[in-house]
Parts: sequence; structure tokens; C-alpha cells
Amino acid sequence: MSEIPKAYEPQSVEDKWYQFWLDGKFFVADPKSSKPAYSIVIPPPNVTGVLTMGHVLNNTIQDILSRKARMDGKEVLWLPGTDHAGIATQTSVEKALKKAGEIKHRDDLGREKFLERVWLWKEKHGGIIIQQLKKLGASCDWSRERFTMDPEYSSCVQKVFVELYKKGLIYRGKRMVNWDPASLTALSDEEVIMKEQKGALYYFKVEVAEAPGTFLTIATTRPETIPGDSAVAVNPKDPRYAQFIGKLVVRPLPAELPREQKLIPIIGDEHVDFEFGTGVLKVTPAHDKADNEIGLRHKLPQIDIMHANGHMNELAGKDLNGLERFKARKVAVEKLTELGLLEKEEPYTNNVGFSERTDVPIEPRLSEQWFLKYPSTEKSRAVVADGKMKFHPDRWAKVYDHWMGDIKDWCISRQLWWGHRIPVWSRIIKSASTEIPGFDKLKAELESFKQHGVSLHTNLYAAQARKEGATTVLDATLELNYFARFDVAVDPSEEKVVAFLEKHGFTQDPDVLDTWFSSWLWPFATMGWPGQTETLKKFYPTTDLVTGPDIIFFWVARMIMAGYEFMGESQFGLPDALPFRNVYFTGIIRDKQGRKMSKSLGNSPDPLDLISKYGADALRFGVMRAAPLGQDILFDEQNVELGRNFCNKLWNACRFRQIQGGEVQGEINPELLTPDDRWILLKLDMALQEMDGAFLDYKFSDATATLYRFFWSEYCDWYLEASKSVLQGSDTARKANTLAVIDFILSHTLRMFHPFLPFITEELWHGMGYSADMPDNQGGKTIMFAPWPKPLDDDFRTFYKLGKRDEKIIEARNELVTQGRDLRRQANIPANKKVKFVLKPNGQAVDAEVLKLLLNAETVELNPQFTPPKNVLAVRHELGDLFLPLEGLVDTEAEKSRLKKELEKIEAEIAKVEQKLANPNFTQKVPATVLEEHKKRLADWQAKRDHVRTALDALGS
RNA sequence: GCGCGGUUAGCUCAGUGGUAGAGCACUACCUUGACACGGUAGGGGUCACAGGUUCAAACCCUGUAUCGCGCACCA
Repeated sequence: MSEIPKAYEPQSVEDKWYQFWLDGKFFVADPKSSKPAYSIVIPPPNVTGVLTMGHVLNNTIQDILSRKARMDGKEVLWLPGTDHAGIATQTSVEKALKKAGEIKHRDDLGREKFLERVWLWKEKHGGIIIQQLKKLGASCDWSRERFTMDPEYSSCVQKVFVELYKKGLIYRGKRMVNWDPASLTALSDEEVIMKEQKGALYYFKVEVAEAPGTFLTIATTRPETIPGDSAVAVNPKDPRYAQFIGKLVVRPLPAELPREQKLIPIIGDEHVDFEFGTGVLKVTPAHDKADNEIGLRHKLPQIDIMHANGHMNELAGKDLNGLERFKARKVAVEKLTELGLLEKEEPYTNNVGFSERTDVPIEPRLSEQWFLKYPSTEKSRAVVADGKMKFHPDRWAKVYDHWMGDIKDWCISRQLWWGHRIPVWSRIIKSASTEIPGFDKLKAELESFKQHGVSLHTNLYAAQARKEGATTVLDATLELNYFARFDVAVDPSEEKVVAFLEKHGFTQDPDVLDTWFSSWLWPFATMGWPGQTETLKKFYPTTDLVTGPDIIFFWVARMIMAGYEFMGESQFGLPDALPFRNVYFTGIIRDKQGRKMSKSLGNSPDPLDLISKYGADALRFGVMRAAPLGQDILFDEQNVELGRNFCNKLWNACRFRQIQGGEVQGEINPELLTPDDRWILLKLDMALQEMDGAFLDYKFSDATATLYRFFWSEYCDWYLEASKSVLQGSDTARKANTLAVIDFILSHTLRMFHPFLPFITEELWHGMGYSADMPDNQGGKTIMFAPWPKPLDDDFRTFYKLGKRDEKIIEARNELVTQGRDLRRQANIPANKKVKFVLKPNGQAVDAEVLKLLLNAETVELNPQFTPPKNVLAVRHELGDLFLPLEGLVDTEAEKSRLKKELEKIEAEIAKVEQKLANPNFTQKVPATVLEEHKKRLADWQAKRDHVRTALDALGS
């Protein structure tokens, strides 16, 4: 390295090295390698998304782990890719097209044309986030980048569906689902977020038909659903109401319906809570989950009064028909008031489910959907409970266990177009009787396709309800219709089968699968499954998974189950089925005020801006430093600034070495080592040990704290300053030896830093020449493969005579220096003014030259016979008494009050220790070392007290 | 309602029983030959509260308050 600039300029360095790594194929994982494997799969970001601070945190950790593993000699696979993110992507494309005025609704284009547009959108915006990850320094094996809608990946999804269908774990059912009226699709329970809502509880009266003039009062939060009520329920044990069971009441809405069409029964059901409201519950089986269950128990009609978009339909009556549901609520209240049936309205706060994606209230809705009964739940639950798979921090294991213990079937169908279409073809044949014409023939023909993986389910239904005009009528006396539905699940790549089905009037299910139904296969579907690939053999199970706790159910739990279900020993012959051995849960990044980062708040900084302003290394370091294990992170740009400053410090420390000149010094001569040299080697050793511990426990903020302390405080602030004494001296042998120590420290430091600061360390590794005498594959080409430095071994310590002694001496010396510098401040001596110090040594050897440098002194006179004059500032220290003789510069009064304050402090400390030592319980029970330590502490404080008293006397108090 | 996490310096946080720590911010001095993205020194804390265990508690136990999160949910 010739001339290097004063300040580190990341912009000119980072792109260069990233390209170098790519060109060298250093990120590419070789499944044939004999090295032990280390693997991570990336949590696939939304293909059209952009990098957020959350991604920065997450991917920096993965990169640190990957880079560390490479330096540890592992064959590393960090497998990248993106997710098609069904709802999010479809919604943003639809929005964009609407905004451009091209369409009013996706139906205007139709399924195929619309999907073409989504793919175009994906081509345009997809991959932005990949480029951004590269800017961050992510060392992913890009040759293996996957996308959940890749043909191979899609085929995994289809295969899994068909397999689970065959096992009977996937079924179709008409149920209450979480309906998103904005995106017009069903959602899983996990996609619903409960929020507290301030609303009202409305009390209204219904008249008992058999006893005119007798009214029951009902409390409800949703008066707009009254037209959908098909019963009123009370608790059969409730003495107030039990007598009414079996009678009828008049449902007040729709107002225009004749009374006889609005008679609904009063039923008894244990579900009803005496305490709540009036103890009378309106039952709306088509619009409430709990009511639906009551409805099923009592065979009540299900009256659907809403359109899919949340607007009321004609069954809601003419007053409400066409109104949006919340508008309808107001109108319903007005209507009840008009009818004189509204008793009162109370403010009421309850929890309402919101769609995670569109943030609109979920509408519980009856609809036909596909469900999955989760597979391999027992094993999946046990693997975490047993500690075979570790969660970090482990408290998440409890959360996981709790969820797994009460797991509900997963609604996997979505009424969207962007996604994996459900591989089921259906045909319905109606019949007036249970004899379905052609049933047996068709069934036989389909059987012949069995070797193509066809799975056939036939169901014979008795139609229980039918439409009569706009009204759904349920009536057992009606003539029954029967129909048979043939459902054929088959991999769409079985073209012959699909052709047969389509020829026979089968149509493919229009719905697509929940995005997570593809992501849950990520750890193995990205590695070539269902083939028994080299990659799977080498890299599955993966070592670590790094993700946010917000997707523990969405993704982590489901991946574990998929792992057991599809990678089990019996099926695959791998040593283990679980998808990963460790799961690291990051915290959530919040802003300075603790708010979640969001686009609407505008409080989310663009990481790319931060990178161009401060450099990727700075961003990484700043984020890691602020991110303790599993705690939420309040992000502040100052963290990144600190990261930049740190890089600059590293840069300049290396620059200092450069300025000293000379070749890289390899050999350290133990005979020429100074105590400072030995001290910094010991500190390096300590840092190395701490780093190993931090990596074992996934404590990355601890690791950065260690790096910061070692490099800045210990190496730069103390060692480098002390070493100048030798470097500025004339002894060339000693000078060369000090440079050898510096080179030793720096070459270790750069390697320790590399996982955190990949760019600057690569630049300096080459610039300093440390790569020169390393083998090509061990740091010669790139620091990426330089061996991770190990703590110093016993031979090393013995050879260089490293021991506690030097550690103590230097630490004492540093303490003395700090006190001496304080004397300067007390005397108001400007920092740049050199002054004379006198040290009256206490028998221990002290290097006056080093002291002189560290104290910025003109001279430090060692004088065992020194007798201080009056008015001299001094400190007493175990190494000796240090004096700052000067003429009349001291502000006596200020100094006196300062000393008095100090004396109080010291006396308080003495009292504390004396009290302890006076307690026989203490002296008898405490371990000897602790007792000794206390005695020494007392002596130290007493010595200090004496000294401060002397100093006070000298000032003439 | 159940569960989890937090409460330590002005701010953000470390700290698993033995002298309360870091970074930032603050005060003072300093462009000294690596670095002002820097150096030196300093001020600043009844560790949320109340009990208990212990020779000794920020740390262990019990309870309370408060903030945040998750799960469940009564209309």
C-alpha cells in the first residue's frame, strides 16, 4: 500500500471487492468438498420488495455466520432466493394497473392476461432486493438463487399437495373462514391481527311472538347483521329466560318483511354467558364463528346477507342492501330507533380481527375452502421440546410449543391468481337420486391413471339447501337433489391425465395456494428435492436459521413439520429430517421512539441511503452493535455513524503502521518484547476468547462490544501510544520487533473483524500485505478463507513469557498515567503543553520514556529521594508518588473543595468495607479470596485517604 | 383471562451473588507526527417499588406498579 487517504472511503472500495469475490466464485458451495458442511437458507424476501432495516439485521447476521464458518474451514452454503408473496404482489400490481388507468378491476384483463402482467412486473422489480443484498456484502451462493414460482419449485409444491391429498390430510370444506373483503380472499388464522376497537354495544328489543307485548332485550356490536339472525339464544340454566325456549321472536329487520317471515326460534345453548349484556344472544350463523357453531348444533339456517366485498346484499333488506357494512351498521341503528326498538347504546371496546395485508376488518364468512390437517405434528413438537433443535433465545421454544399444542387446520386456498394453482380438477354430476349416471365408468377410467400419481376423491352430496330467488331456503321437506363431485388431484405436469380430465368436462380449481404453502418447503425444495441430490446430502439439514419471531408460526413451525413429513429417514435416507439445528430469532427493528418501522409512518430509513452515506460495513457494525440477542432494537442513525467512525479508526490504525514503513515483520523476538507488547498480546488473547464465546451463544452485540473495546481502547488508546516510545527511538532492532507485534495484532484483528466488516478488512488485508505469505486457499487470495484466529496456546504463552505479571504492571501503569493526566487538568494545563513530572518510584521498575509520552510530559524525572515542596499536586500510587511541581498555577480553593468531596467519597467506601469486615459472619463464612480482596481494598482506600489528607494539609486548610 | 419480555446514567442498552459499566449526549482543555469520523480528563445512578433468602442482592424468591409483545376471547 503506497499512499493511503486520511479518511476511509468505503464507496471506492466496496463494489470492487464484491466483484472480486463474485469473480473468484468464493461464495459458491461445493457439495463434493471434503470440508464439513455449514448451511443456511435465506428467509426469502418478497421478490418485488426492497431492502428494509429488518432485512439488514437479518442478513447481516447470516452473513456473519457464513463468513465465520468459512474461516473456520467449513464448506458453506448460504442459499438465497425470493418469495412470490401472493397477496402482496398481486395487490401492488393491481393497484399499479388501476392507477395507470388500464383497468378498473383485474377481471377486466382476465386471469391469463393479468398473470402476464404480474410476471412482467416481477421481471421489472424482481431482483432489486437481490442487488441490495449484494450491496450489503451478503456472501450468498447466487448460482443457486431460487424463486418460489420457478418451474422446479412449483412442481415441488404440486407434488406435496397431491401427496398430502392422497393421505387425506388436505380436504375441501365449507366453513367459516377469515374473509378479507378488500383483497377478496380467505386468509389463515395467522394472517389475522386482533386489534382493540372502540365501538358501541347496542341494546335492542325483540317481541316474543306467543306473548305480544313481552320483549327480550339483546345486546350486540353488530346490529347490521340482524337480517342474518336465524335464532335468539339463551342459556338453558338461566332462570330469567329458560321459560322462553321453544317460543318464537320477531326479528326486527329487514323492516319491510312481513312479520310471519321474520319469526325465529328462541333456543337454549350452554355457550351463552349469563353475565354478558342481557344474557340474550342473537345468533347469526353466516357471519360469526361462534354463532355458526351454535347454528350447526341447532340446525339453523345460514342466511348470508353480505357480498364478498363487505357490502350488504338483498337479503339484508331494502334499507341496507348495497351499503358498505359499517355504513349499514349506522343505518341499522337508525332503523331500530325508528321502530322504537333501540333501548340504549353504550360505548364498548372489543377486539376485532384485521387483515394483516390490507388492514381492513376481517369478515367471518361461510365459504368453501381447502384445508390442511398439519402433518408430523408430534415429532415437530418434540424436537424443540427435547432441545434437539435449539431456539435462541430459548424462550421462543415455549411459544412454539404452546402453538403446536393447540394447532388448528390450515386454510390453504386463496381466491387469488398469483400463486400456485391448486392441482385439483373437479366435475360435478347432478342427479335426482343416489344413482349417479356414469359414475362407475368414470371412476374406472380414472383408476387406470393411478401410476401417474392421480388421487381421486368422489363425494356424494345430498343437497340440503337450495336457492329460491335470492333466498337460501333450508327445508327438510323439500325434494332432495343429489350430486356427486369428482375431485382429482394430479401434478399438472402429467399432461396426459390433464388432457383426459379436460376432455371429460373437469375444470381445474380456480384458487391458488397460500404463499406459505410454498415457503414451508424452502429448506429442501431449494436443494433439488425430490431428487436425492448431492446438495441435499451435503447441506441438509441446515445449520442455522435466522429469522424474526413474527413468523414463528407462519414459517418456522411449518418448515419443521414439512421437514419431518417429506425428509424423514424412511423416505430419504438422510441422517435427520429436521430442517435446521438452530433457530436464531432476531429482534424487531423499531425507530427511536419505539414504533415499528412502517412505510406510512415514514420512519423507516432506506438502508441503501445509509450505505452510500456511511458504507455497508458501517451499517452492519452499527446494527449489530445495537442488536442484543432477541431484544427489539431501537434504531438510530447514530449507530451507523459510530460504525463509520469505527471503520475510520481501523483504517487509520493501519495507516499508522504503513507510515512506520518496512516490510511485514513476521518474527517476534521474545527477548526484545516490552511489557506493553506482552500486555497487548494478552489482551488479544482475551478478545479472541470472548469472540469464541459470543459466537457460541449467538451474541453478536457482545462480539462487537469486544471488538470495539479491544481495538479502540486497548490497542489504539494504550498500546499504540505506548509503542511510539520504541518507534520514535533509535534502536532499530527493537523498532522492528515492535512492528512485528503490530503486524501480528493487526493481521489477527483484521480476521476477527472480517465477518462483521467484510469490505474494509479485505481492502486492508491486501493493502497491508498480510495476504502475501499465506497459501492461496488460506488467505492468500482473500481474507474470506484466512483461518479464524484461535486463542493463544500454552506454547505461545511460554515462548513469549506472557503472564499475569505484565498484565498487572501495565494496568497499574495505565492507572498511574490516568491520574497523572488528571493532575494536569487540575492544574489547568492545556492539553498541548508539555510539563515536567517527577515520579518517586516505589521500588517497581517503570519505563520513564513511555510515561513521558503518555503524560505528554517534557520529562518524567525518576527521583527516589524527591521531597516535595509546598503547593505541589501529587498522586499516590502503588507504583510510586507522582508529582506535578509547578509555580502558583493552582486554584487553591477549588482544589480544596474538590479534595474534600473526594475525601467524603473515600470515607464512605472505607466505612462500607470496615462494616463488612467487622461482621464475624462475614469473616467466617466468606471464601478466603473474597476476604483477602476486601482487606486489600480497605488498605487501598486508607492509603488514598491518607494521601488526600496530606494534600489538603499541603494546601493549608 | 393466560403466557412472555422489559423497567440500571439525560438517551439507547450491557451486566447470573462479592468496589455499578459501555456508546451517545454533556462539561473543560487540545488541530501534538494514524485518526477532529480524533485525543485527554471530568460530571452524572437510593439499579421501578415493597417484602423475603443470604455474611453479602441490580442479580435468587414472593408480591405490586408500569410499559411492550404474543395467544385466547362474551355477542
